[in-house]
Amino acid sequence: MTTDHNNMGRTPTLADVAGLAGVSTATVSRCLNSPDQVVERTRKKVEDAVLKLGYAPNFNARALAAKRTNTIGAIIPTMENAIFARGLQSFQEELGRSGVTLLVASSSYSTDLEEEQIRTLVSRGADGILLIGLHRDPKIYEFLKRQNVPVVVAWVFDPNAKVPTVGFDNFSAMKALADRVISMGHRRLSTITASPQGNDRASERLRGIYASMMEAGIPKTELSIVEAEYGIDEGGAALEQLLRQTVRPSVVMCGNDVLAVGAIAKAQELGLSVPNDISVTGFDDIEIAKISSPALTTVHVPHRRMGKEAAKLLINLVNAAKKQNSILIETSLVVRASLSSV
Amino acid sequence: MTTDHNNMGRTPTLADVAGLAGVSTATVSRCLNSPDQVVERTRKKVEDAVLKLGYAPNFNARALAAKRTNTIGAIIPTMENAIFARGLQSFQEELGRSGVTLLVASSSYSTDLEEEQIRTLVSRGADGILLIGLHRDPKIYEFLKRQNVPVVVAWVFDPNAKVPTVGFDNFSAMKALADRVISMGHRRLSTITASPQGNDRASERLRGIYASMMEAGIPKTELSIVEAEYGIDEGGAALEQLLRQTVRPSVVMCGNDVLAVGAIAKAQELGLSVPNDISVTGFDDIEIAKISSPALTTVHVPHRRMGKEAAKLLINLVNAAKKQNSILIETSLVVRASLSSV
DNA sequence: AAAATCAATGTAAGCGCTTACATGGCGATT
DNA sequence: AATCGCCATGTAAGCGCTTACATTGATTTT
Repeated sequence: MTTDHNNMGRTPTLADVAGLAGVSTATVSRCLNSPDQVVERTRKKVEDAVLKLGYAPNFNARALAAKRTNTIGAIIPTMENAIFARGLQSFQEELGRSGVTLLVASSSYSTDLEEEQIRTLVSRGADGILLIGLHRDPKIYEFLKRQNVPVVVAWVFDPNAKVPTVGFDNFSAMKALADRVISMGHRRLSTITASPQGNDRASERLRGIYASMMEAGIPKTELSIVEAEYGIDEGGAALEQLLRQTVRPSVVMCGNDVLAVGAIAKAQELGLSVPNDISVTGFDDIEIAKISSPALTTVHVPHRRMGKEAAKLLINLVNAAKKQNSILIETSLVVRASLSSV
Repeated sequence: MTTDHNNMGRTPTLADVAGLAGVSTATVSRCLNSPDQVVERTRKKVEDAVLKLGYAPNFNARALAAKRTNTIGAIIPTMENAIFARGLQSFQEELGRSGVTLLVASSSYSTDLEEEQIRTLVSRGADGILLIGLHRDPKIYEFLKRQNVPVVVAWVFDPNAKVPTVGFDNFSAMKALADRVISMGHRRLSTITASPQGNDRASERLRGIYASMMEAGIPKTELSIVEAEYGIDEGGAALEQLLRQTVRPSVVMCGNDVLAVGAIAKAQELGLSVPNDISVTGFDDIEIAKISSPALTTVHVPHRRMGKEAAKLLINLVNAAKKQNSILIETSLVVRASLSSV
């Protein structure tokens, strides 16, 4: 017995397969990666050996040798937010079509954690990375460039950014909604938003509201702002906080549909009628917006399409390595019963 | 110039850092992994070199050499289902406390895809794996055992399974709900469920309903079953299908809260009153259950706790490598307005 | 003062794979 | 029949790290 191919204790390696099949490691490797280079009879022997040993290739060794992982990483703020989950789902589906695996990490909206996760993904040899929102330390972009890892940023659109973006114009989308709200006579405005710090989606949307107010000649002070985390209960709590202020706003514009639904529920619980006593708007247009009672006025965002486009873009970037243009995803206003004239 | 530590083109390696710092690669490695073994002055030199070069360790090389990844994998059916997202979130948080990274994949409820993902995770050197539900080809469990990768199964509880489980008793939980429904006079039952094929949560719950009916002397035929995917709209469509049948059921028991909310909305849209014309129940008790109108009768499942316990169990398994016992997570009935006596 | 001990660092052998290059065998070409 | 070319396979050099073991110099022990 010249070669040792028992599998005592150890998990089988490619060399074990080669031994059992009576071929070289190179041939086994070829069977796995480019089977057409190997003649039928040999391939069969190798496949039998693989099955018999229950062999599974060691990805780390492969990545080390081949310098390619066929893996793309994504970092989202949280998995609990349906829109990210949804966008990511189609992102993954599109990647799958190209035989690319997705690695997901969530940063809990912490820039430090995100930075750490980016380093982790790069360490793991991600061929490309999807990030949400542009706002982060420029050093990170430098690091990524130095490491030669292409990046796509989603959920925002900015053709002038240093990296390609796939998303919508948060400023304009929110401004359009605010324009509508104001055109319906609302003057005492309020918003429940995620903390705009380090979150360019949130800050852009806030800017959108202010811009609309300015055009209508409404002073900035007429907008009350409450920050809230993501969640139905959080939306309700934020609404209570808003109502504790002296002047009750006539409308509350929420950063997303989930907050909005929570605000509506809390308002009703407090004996207020929506939209008669107070109007409420959301953002995203997830299913819950339709079945809320009253149904939610919101901004429709095609998350699935965004995920898909981001995947295509990133794959192009990884394969072609040449610059790609940002892609604008159009949003639209969806006016439903939760918003009424004042 | 004896050592070469320019960074032209290539991404910097540990050897580059060693060159720049004027130490051996072993010392650099120690600085990174067990800094207390290195004297202050040397460490400083190395850290400077790391910063200057923008060095990031190659995870794959590290895993290959160290035979350990500090990574745990999880495969969930879909990220779009809030309960998995939520359970996974606390799973991840708990892992983080032990310095372990989480790798997530989603199988879209396909057993084939899941099998592939399991192989991928093993290939990547996951130190342990979290799976949802017990039902899968025994070969997979064999494979995992052979590869020496510990597994924990969540969302079900079965102390007799070959692998430790962390979850609740789907049969009993659903039976308790059905008992209550039947005790309130319902006889013409119906359910909207995920396909029970290859999904032991769904099939166990179905069994629970049947068991309750049997005890009450209600023939099996009194239960109409409609299968539906996850989603509000899907719940609505399933309800329509249910109503097309000759005898209208007095209650529809849904596999989860999302389906239930969809069913309620559709019923109301069709001019039926819930619960006067038809009662509806859910499962999971996510926030939406509370704010639904009418509020949803459902089964409360502590998903967060489940995720956390699963993480602890898996970490123990990875570190101690000795058998661990399954953990039972208790559920409870939450009766709200969507269920009334007949 | 020589010997023993110890902490800090260096040396070098892999980890399991891929792949450029070398080799050998066989049919086609002349 | 000698030559060429090509295809299937083998040989072996890394990929970037970790770590057992060896080495060094300083400190303590006798």
